[in-house]
Amino acid sequence: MPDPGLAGAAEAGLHVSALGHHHQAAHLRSLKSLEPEEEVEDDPKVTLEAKELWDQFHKLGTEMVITKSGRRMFPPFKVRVSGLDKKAKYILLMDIVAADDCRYKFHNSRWMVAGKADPEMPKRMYIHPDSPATGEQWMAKPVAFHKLKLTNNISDKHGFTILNSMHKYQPRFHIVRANDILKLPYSTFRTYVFPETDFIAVTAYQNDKITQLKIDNNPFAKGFRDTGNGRREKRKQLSLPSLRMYEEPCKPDRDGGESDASSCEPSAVRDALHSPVGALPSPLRLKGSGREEKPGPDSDAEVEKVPEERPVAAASPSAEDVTPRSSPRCLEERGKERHSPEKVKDGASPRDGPGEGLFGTRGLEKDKVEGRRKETDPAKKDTEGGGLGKEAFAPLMVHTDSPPHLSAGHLQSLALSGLHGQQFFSPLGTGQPLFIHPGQFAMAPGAFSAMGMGHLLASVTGGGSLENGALSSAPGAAGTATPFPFHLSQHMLASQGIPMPTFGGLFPYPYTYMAAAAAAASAMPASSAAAAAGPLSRNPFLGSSRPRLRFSPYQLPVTIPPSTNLLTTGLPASLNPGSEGSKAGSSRESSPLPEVPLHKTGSQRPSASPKGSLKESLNELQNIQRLVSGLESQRELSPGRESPK
DNA sequence: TCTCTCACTTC
DNA sequence: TGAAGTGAGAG
Repeated sequence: MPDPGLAGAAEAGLHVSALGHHHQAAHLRSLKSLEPEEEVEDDPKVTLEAKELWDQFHKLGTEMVITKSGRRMFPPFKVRVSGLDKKAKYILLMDIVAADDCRYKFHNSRWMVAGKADPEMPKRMYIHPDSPATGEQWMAKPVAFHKLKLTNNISDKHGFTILNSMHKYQPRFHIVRANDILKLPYSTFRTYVFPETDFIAVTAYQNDKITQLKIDNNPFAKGFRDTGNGRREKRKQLSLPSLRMYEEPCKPDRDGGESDASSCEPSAVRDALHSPVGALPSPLRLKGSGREEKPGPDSDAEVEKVPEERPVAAASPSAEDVTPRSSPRCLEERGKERHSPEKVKDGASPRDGPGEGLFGTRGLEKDKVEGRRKETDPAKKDTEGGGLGKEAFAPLMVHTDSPPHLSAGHLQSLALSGLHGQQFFSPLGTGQPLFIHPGQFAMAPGAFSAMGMGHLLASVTGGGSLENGALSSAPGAAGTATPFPFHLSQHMLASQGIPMPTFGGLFPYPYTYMAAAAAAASAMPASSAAAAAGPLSRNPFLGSSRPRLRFSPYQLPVTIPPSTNLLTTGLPASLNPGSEGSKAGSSRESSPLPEVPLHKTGSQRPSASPKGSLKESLNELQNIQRLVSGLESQRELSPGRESPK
């Protein structure tokens, strides 16, 4: 692939033009100049480190504690990357998206679906602190995201990833060939999902086995180990029995010595390649079975290895696993445990997988828009489509340039998705995550602005940076549904404007997408989008919020449950659903960056049913448009707003 | 369920 | 030495 970035830009440009913006050419030019290279082709391969450890947790149903002050993930999310162009610069990111739209409860020693998911918090994209760095640097050693912290504090200002307790999430890893974070929006994202890393966020451990596994493997929890002393003693006794169960699995690894931890950990860090688990198939998640049942045995003993990376295409079973989670599955899960395989497969998987997840869902129309994107199509986006996508994906990566969202389908999704906005955090260098300012991205978007949305955005954002980027998409998106504003998707970075699907994207494998394109696309859908956008801006929300976002790289998968707030958010009035929105918003706002986009809105979750949602979405959009129209005129009048430029 | 404090560990 | 990360356990 020649330059994805450029391509993306180009696309964007196209869209823009379509929109009628003039800037695009200039943008393109500038982009080109920016773009470094010319790049040598690359074919990134990503393997999860400490896969065995992850598999052990996965079998039991991984739980990650979330606290107000932020808690790290354990096992730590660490990957080894190869196949990059040594000289080219890359930005590595990670985000955590909802695996489905269900809420869980740990009952009778197992995780069961307990209803619809709560509204999603705005998602934040965590940019690895070392980004951007050359391919050679990234490939030199495993890339760890251990500094990423999870929190349930919707007002978090530290840039931590905000999650809902008792909800299932899927971490995703993204590789973007770009020498500057500002270029993210126009760049192609290659996304990798490791099904074994999904987990349920909890404020307190539910499964003793998980607790024990953590204690046995996390160095900081040594004090609770049996050998150790301390409080643990009590527990020990209690737990011992159970412990053993898990222990067994673990032990192999860790044991050794002392600490287990060491053993395990290290492993984690390092190799991980194989997985014991037989996982492949499915451990599946929590849901069912896992945990208890088998603790030990399976695990290690058998271990199989799973393919490490699973490119989407792979479709392998593993992939499936991943997907499954998606919303659709909730129901299924409920009852049972999951076994996964099935689900995966087909329908689900494919779509879920890459396709939909990211792109999938909504994209159809957009596709058109995008037109070019090649890969995308395949994916197809519909959500429902379910199956389709898969094939397309098959290949591993999908490039999507654009996000499908925009299209009508998008709309829906957008709307829905819009809720979440995503922010980028990057630790840039420091290790701490930063937010990227939306503004930064903005530019690129000139296109965006072109779209006209700009001012809207601006208004919305309030100056936020994001706007820009956002805008772009925003335009349409933004407008629209309120949701959009935020982003279009849920997750976009606000700044970047890259949204992520809530659930979504679980593709197991890598897929790529061009943000820019997406943006453009989003815009494009134009009509619909536009309409939407308009509205958005108007939304009260918008105004306040800041919405921004724009396109996203991913598609949203989702379906949103109608009930969810999203919808509400989506609605004009609703906009705010208070809850979420507010929360989110707050959080973001609070966020370091002023900008904060916040978005949040809603959740995102996409509604559950795409289809239904569509209609609804459309209706909403229309309504919104109307509203917006009115608002807009007002806004225009009003001096205050800044215009984006 | 969630929050907070505590004892303990790593770095 | 102290900051930071852990799960326990009480509330």
